[in-house]
Amino acid sequence: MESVDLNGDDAVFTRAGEFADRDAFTAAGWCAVERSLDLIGTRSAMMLVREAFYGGRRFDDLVRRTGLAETVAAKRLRQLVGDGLMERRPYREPGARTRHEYVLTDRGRALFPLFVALIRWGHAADGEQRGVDLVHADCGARLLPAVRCEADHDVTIGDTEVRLVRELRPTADAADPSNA
Amino acid sequence: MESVDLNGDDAVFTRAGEFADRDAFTAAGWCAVERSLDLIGTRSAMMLVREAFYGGRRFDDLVRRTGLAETVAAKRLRQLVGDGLMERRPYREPGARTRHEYVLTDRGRALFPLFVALIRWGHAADGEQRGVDLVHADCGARLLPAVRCEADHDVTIGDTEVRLVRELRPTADAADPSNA
DNA sequence: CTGTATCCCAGCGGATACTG
DNA sequence: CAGTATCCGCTGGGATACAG
Repeated sequence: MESVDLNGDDAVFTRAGEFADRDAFTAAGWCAVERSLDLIGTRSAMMLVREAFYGGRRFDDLVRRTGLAETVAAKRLRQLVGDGLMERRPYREPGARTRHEYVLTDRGRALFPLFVALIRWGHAADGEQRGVDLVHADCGARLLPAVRCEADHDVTIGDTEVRLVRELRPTADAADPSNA
Repeated sequence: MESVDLNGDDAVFTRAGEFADRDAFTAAGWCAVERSLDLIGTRSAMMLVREAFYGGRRFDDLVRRTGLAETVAAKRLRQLVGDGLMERRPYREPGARTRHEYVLTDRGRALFPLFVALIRWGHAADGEQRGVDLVHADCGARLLPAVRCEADHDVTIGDTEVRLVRELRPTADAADPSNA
């Protein structure tokens, strides 16, 4: 009943939505979604990241704007810093004593598409345009989350295949976009 | 000092990352991110949605593949159905008695970009390509989350502006001048 | 096979009080 | 202003047993 060869180096492809052999893979390796959820799967984490995208830096601001309790915010910020999503660094204002500010690292900023997807989906969900929204500065049009492939094609769910990779050793140019 | 006019019909724009007047808006309307998190902010919800994208439909499969306890899965599925993200519908196989299957609604399928963002970010996080991945069926290239505007331009964080929309409907209780 | 009914625990998140 | 220290409730999630 080994329909997926987990010992080979070849990847196995299946059309998304018809992923019949998923079971054979459940044990072999976990889906990266779970890894993501370990880091930003809590409400407080996402709220803090959101405020960071809005430009919040000081502890006080982050607490007030998220509506979180200080203790929760402190704990979560510690976790975010520890996980490398945010950086806590000294911050000197002329005439004031040294403070600390929280800023997104590159890894944290890489959550931007997820942030956009989250806010857009939420807006679509209740049909309102009330509150905060994101727009393109140059043209004023609203931001939309999109899915694309490394060869720059737009991709829909129907165009998506699931790839089962045992392990990827020779990664040299795997992420090289120049070979279309 | 009322730097954001919550009584006007005009939207207010601020460069993302320099959203200084966020406070004036915190009370006026909430960010749609919170709405999203109400619906899919739990680990179990996202895991079930993920498996639905992979094609899982029967209760048994969803439970096994997510690793959730049946009781948790049942409760969460009930919520997802109630919120309109999934649909529970009768399912008859030739020769078998009627079952039920869970399938994503349009609203649930609209989570596709978020799903891609989540899985890609998780992969980038631990640098591995092991496990399940998503590729474009036509060309085999991996899927990437992207951000675009309605006018079809690619947008980065630096190109993003925050728009503060009061409400599309005349309401009286919007502003509170007491925020210094 | 598809759940429900209990009971249980851990962790998230909040309230209050207290420090540098 | 930027946290820490406690204490506490709620709910997410799991285990086990049972039902349609």
